[in-house]
Amino acid sequence: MSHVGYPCLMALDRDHVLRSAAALLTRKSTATMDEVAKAAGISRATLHRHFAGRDALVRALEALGIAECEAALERARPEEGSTAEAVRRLVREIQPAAGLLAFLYGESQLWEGDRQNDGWQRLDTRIGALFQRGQQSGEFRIDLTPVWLTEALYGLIASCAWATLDGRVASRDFPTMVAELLLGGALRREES
Amino acid sequence: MSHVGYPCLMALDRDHVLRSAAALLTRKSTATMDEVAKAAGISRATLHRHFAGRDALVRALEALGIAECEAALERARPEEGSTAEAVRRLVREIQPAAGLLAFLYGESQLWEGDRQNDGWQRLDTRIGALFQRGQQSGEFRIDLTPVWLTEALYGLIASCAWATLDGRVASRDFPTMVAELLLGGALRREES
DNA sequence: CTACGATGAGACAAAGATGTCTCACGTGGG
DNA sequence: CCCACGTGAGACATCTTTGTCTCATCGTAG
Repeated sequence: MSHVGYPCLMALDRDHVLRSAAALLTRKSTATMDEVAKAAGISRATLHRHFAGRDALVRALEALGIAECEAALERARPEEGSTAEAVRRLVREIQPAAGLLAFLYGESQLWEGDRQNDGWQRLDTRIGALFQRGQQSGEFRIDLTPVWLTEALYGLIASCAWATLDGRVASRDFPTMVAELLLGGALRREES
Repeated sequence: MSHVGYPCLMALDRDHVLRSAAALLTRKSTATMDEVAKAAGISRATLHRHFAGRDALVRALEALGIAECEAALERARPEEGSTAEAVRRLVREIQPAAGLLAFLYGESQLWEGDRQNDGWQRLDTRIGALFQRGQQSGEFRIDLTPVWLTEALYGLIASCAWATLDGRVASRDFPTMVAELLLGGALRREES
């Protein structure tokens, strides 16, 4: 009856399970706990030993997604250099987490409740500040609000993630497609 | 035992039920058949008399969404005038269906199966042709593929629909936010 | 070797959604 | 008037997923 401390190996496995679940749920967001377990190469019982239930699993994935976004934001150094370059760096750094983001983006469970993770608001604030910096420096237009630009960034990341999974967009083109559309739009620039 | 032809009133109600379901599922994509019925002001039994099951309901909503998109495309006259103006018209015409589109966009059930509605491909083709026309006329840049631009249009429409429901974007700004970001991007134009 | 802990397999009940059925009511037309 | 039809309410079985449990097995540290 000495179930006190955490087992030694579970901490390592947990991350692996989380990654597997992210990869599977990105492709099939309605996957069963049994399917998640099989995808991770473990049994459903062990999966439940890691995560109390499906809700806990989704919450853990949410925390992982937030953490990866924040890490990407750190690496992108949004305060440095031109804002456009900062956006390009951010998109490049966030690509590995795009699939997970796309899954979370479509998981209405996370948004309907009144108690939603503060991490999203922290991210919104920081990304919104990036766009605001671009506006204040005169680099970005001011008729599109930072809030909408942030939302559009998420949307484009999710869209491109889906398109990549379907093979409609090459994985190597992801950073260009997202960043250049967000920054420059479809219209051709007169000045080269 | 003369259950042959369609009843006289059901055809009228069916459209109303469909609209109610679209409005509800836009807000709560996991709504129960019972909730859908209540939202339409009918009983679950009657709902089942209209749509054999949840799957049939979603398929009907899909058909409705496709039809509304095609109607919007007709009204937008994508062949006329500048391509940019055509895109603006398309976004404006498609706004009333944006919520439904956002719901369908997140309904993975529609995309995972091997047998998906041809209507989407027809729409993709026509919208893709619009962007291609812009590229050929020199109006649009050529480093973003029409396929990606089409995907981005869907993504931005869905994103803005969610943002509108959450109150982060005003409904009246929808056409501007979506079209101007898609066309011009976040960067400020040098030439006024 | 031995014991402990983690695991896999499976049984089990509970919960929720769904699909089907019956029955009573009410309304409108013949 | 009366009957047919659409409807609402609800009962019912079914199915799926989930959460919990037990038990046998296996690897490994002591």
